[in-house]
Amino acid sequence: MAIDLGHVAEPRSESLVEELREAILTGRYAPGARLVQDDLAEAFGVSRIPLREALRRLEGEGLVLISPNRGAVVRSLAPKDVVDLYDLRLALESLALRRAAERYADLRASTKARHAQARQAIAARNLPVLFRLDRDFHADIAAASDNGQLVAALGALWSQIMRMMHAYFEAGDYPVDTWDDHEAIVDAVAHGDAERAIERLTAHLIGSRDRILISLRAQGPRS
Amino acid sequence: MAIDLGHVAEPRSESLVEELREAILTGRYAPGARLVQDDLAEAFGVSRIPLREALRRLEGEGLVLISPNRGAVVRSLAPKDVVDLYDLRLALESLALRRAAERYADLRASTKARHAQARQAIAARNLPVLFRLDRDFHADIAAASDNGQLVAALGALWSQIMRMMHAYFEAGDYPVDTWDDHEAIVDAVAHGDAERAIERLTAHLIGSRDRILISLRAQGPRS
DNA sequence: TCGGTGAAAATTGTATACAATCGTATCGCG
DNA sequence: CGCGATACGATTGTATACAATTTTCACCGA
Repeated sequence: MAIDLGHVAEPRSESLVEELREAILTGRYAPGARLVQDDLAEAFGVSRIPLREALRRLEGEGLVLISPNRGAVVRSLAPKDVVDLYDLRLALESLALRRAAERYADLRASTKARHAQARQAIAARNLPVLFRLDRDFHADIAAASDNGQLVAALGALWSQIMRMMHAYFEAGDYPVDTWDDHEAIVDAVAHGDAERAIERLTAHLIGSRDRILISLRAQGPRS
Repeated sequence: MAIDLGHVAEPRSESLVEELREAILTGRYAPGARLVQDDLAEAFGVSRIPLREALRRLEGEGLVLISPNRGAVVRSLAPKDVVDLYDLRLALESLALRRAAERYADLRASTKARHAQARQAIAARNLPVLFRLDRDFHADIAAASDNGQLVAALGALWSQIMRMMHAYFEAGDYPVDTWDDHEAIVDAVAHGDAERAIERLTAHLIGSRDRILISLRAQGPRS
């Protein structure tokens, strides 16, 4: 939680985006729930103007759906959305790996460091930290592609991905071999072996996707 | 359940987005130009509130850049951005073609119809219509993938692509073999031959990209 | 009881007004 | 003459207020 420490030059609507996104990701506002502007404005202690802009941003990220004169609702996650999203994610991250491998980008050090942190987080059952480490790892891969457009596209996808992780890992458990996969991927990239990296990534993502699908199906479909 | 998706009254901010986008694409607001809210609001005959939301949308599309307390500027297109964007676009449209080919999607009829319209537009030197036809064609391919996330991602890319086309075709001329490529692509898709479709798309996009790069370099670099 | 009708309540969309912040020219000082 | 502090203007950020639209629900007639 960001408590106002001193004077930040950041507009209120910026921090609002993060607070609202966090609230949606953690399920405080469930899929399908109506997001009434007056209520949210009061809940976050702001007027509706910055709140509307925050909602527009989240709409762009695909987290909420805004209908004219009818308001915003939290977008729900159908199993098909999960499949589609992972299909897209695999294509984007494969491209990132290919470009990173061409440059022999070496992410082994930072990955190893994160792996260590992840072990601690797993032991402490600290899911939020695990999610953040995961996201940071994949953000590093995107950055290593040296393609700004790709970084932006993957960034936009990531809030949806985070949402799926939250949706799944509330019920299940964190797969322990995640970071072994990560290390294998960056290893292949460092050796310039894009194909091997992509192969490992594919297996990694498909495994992750299927776990989410099973969990979603078990929790039952929501409107 | 409300299934009505009929014509709802469109808020002013929605049409504003399109008007502003059009103005930027056509170069009425040049790259790097400051977008002062008061001026734009008066120019479009609205208050600043809907205008701000429109700017936020365009920021999400990557057309403008908003700095806190410093306002919005039209994003400029560096040659590297062109390369990055086409790299990303190729990856996304390749995925779309692959999925469309798996389904044996048949876009030959609508493509042939558009080809005819394009011939007329070429004869009439009507660039805006040509651009729209081009965009519609690629939008159809995206839709044929039956992947909503992919459609959204490509949709977000397309305003950038349109911008490049405008930037280039002001100085140059429309490549006449464009629609031959298009027909070859949908033909391969209809036969389920994803590889051949992707091959043709790759050649198509690389040719398009290089023409834009040459034109951009000739026009000289902008801030 | 059921379905249509219309007015009130709820909610979104927009305009006006004011506060906060940034950029710049001016003034004072070395 | 150069340089930094400062006050002013320009511009963005936000709150309050009102108009427009949608939704809800009580009412009525068949």
